[in-house]
Amino acid sequence: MELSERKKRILRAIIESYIQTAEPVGSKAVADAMETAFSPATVRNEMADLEALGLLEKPHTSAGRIPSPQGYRLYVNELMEEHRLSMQETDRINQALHLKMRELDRVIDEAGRIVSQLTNYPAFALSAGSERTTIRRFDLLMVERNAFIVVVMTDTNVVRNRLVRLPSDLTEAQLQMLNTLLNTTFTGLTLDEITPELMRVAQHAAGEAYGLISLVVSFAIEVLEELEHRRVHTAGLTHLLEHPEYRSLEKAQTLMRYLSEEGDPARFPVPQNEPMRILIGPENVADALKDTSVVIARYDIGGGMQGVIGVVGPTRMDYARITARLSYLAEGLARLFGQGGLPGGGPDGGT
Amino acid sequence: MELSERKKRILRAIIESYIQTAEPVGSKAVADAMETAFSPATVRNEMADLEALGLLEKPHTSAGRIPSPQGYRLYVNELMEEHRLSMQETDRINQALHLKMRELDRVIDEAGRIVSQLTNYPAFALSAGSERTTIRRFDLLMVERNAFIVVVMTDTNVVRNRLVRLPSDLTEAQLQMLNTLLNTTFTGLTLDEITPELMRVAQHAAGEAYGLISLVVSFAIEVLEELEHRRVHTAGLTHLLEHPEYRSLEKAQTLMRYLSEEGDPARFPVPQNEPMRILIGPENVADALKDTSVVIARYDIGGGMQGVIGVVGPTRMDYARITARLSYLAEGLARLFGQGGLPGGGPDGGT
DNA sequence: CGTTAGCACTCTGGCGGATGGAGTGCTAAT
DNA sequence: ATTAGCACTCCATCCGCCAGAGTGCTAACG
Repeated sequence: MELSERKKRILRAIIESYIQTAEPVGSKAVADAMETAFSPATVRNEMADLEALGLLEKPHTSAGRIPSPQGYRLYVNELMEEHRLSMQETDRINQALHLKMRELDRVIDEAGRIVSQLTNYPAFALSAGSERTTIRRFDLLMVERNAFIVVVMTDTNVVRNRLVRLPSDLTEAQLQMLNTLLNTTFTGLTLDEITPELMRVAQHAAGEAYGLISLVVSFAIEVLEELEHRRVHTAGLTHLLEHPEYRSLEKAQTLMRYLSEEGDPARFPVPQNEPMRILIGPENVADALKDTSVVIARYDIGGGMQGVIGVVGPTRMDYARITARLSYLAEGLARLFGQGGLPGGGPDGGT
Repeated sequence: MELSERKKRILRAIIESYIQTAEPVGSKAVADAMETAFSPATVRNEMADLEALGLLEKPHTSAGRIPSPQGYRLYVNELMEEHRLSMQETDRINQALHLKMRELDRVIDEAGRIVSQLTNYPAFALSAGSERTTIRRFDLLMVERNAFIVVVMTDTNVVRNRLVRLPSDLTEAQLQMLNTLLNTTFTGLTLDEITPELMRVAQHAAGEAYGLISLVVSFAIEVLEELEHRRVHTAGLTHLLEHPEYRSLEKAQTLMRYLSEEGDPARFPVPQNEPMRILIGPENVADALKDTSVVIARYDIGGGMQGVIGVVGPTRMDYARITARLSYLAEGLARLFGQGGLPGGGPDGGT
């Protein structure tokens, strides 16, 4: 069914007031707030209707109304106006994005922190794991007679390195040999294609440098494992305490614990069709989030990989502001990492 | 002045009870808890003395006593017994240390998390910044015609890399030339010795590849800056809420904010003479920590660098347990990073 | 018929006073 | 030197009360 224009305006006024104050709003307040004046009594009638429709709730007989989850849902879907970002805010985001650290993990971490600062809610960010990654090339760099650097680059253009020290000395020629051996044997393989047999064969071929093979390959394996591993970064948990709905300590504590515990990143579902998804209260699967809202934005990195950032807060959260900031940041991240997939300055997993 | 043996035992009993329960302890409780029986009245007399000495306090006329900061100080200095770690705990720490990620920053981060889990208090960890670091060598690795990897190694054996993509193509010979140019010009220089003039000279020498010089050098600068930058990692803030002294929300909030805000790492002073330092309540400089205790452990990495990990909690914290865990972990970290400075498997800043 | 004023009703949150319990300090006895 | 006894103090809790805010209903109004 379709709501009357007036009902919509009243609902919107109620929700926006409640978002600001976190207090139930009464008929008088609504009547005052609206441009076209109606008496509180009229508003009361409308509010009774809205309650009957399940869009509003009463905490008790004689308090004002508060929006129900469905009320928020309607608000988000139809009533909410896109929020404009101020120059200051865009500047802040841009600046943060162009921060010198361009490492994947740190940027993700940092992104979470920025969202959190910008929205005053706790934020989370997932690194996007990719399962079918392979090593594209190995490089071994001699540093001293008994030390060299392994540089490994994946097909997703992530570059990692490690310094290896040896008990015994090594010649440049040996290193060279090792290098080509690694590049012919272990490139283009996914994690589970690197079998113990393969290792044995390679070790055999390596002659007296056989021990080094396992050193280098196990490093490569570490890298692949790390890239496969998705991790949840959370930031700004403290903001939770600023909101009256978490003054009860208990609530704050359970939610904080839920957010900060390492866990299945899948509990924050990646929005599939649209770039952004809003989960209001009971729409969340996890019990700990049942009276909490989550806003999740997806950003596409090159190579079919996706990243996710999001915000967690009370159902009474300022959806308009948050979605604006989040989508802007997501775009920025996509641009930063992606830049169209492979070309130009792309994802360097470096350092 | 020296306390009588009995006074010491009473003080200790009070402190340990208070550490457990967070409630003022009365004469009866103390009398019951002590092996050698005394009547509550006797204990009361002693307690009055201890209060006169400034070691105990009364929240109000008719509550039990609670330890004063000086009381804790005495306890920490003289009364406290070293706590033994259980096998489980050492295992847990060892396991965490041998975790595959051996990157400096991550290990530090992880270390904080472990301390926090182990102690149930918020923990912090500082990365040890070193100011006089220089680049020891550059390596440029050709990946494609228009892309190469820069690998940079510092004199502290940290290795970093970045993938660079170019708008135009590049020959192997050019890269070679660039490589030697970089190694002759920019190695062995600290951050402020890399002057714009030097850059200009090098760019001139580079001929048509002049643009690449600044690309690579600015990366090197980033690396040096990053190593100079000390950062505070905090973990387990949530644990604060578990302790009754932070049920007042306000306290919790200010402290949490203080801990989570990026700030001068100097606010956690590095213990100089001894490996561990305990700051009790008012002994802290920062106002936000005035009724909070901080336990800080230092661990020495090779090359004169030091790391710091620590724990923050109410003055009533379990110093014995915490110091035990912290010092064990600090030793582990020292071993992990240091291993005597340069030799064998040493610090790889890598990946 | 939609809108509004008026009014009785309900529920909460805050305030004040009374009560009981816990613990102290003092005194006197052992 | 230690202890039992006792009067005293202070806090935490509970209870009842009241004001305020907001509702829903009814009746009047345009």
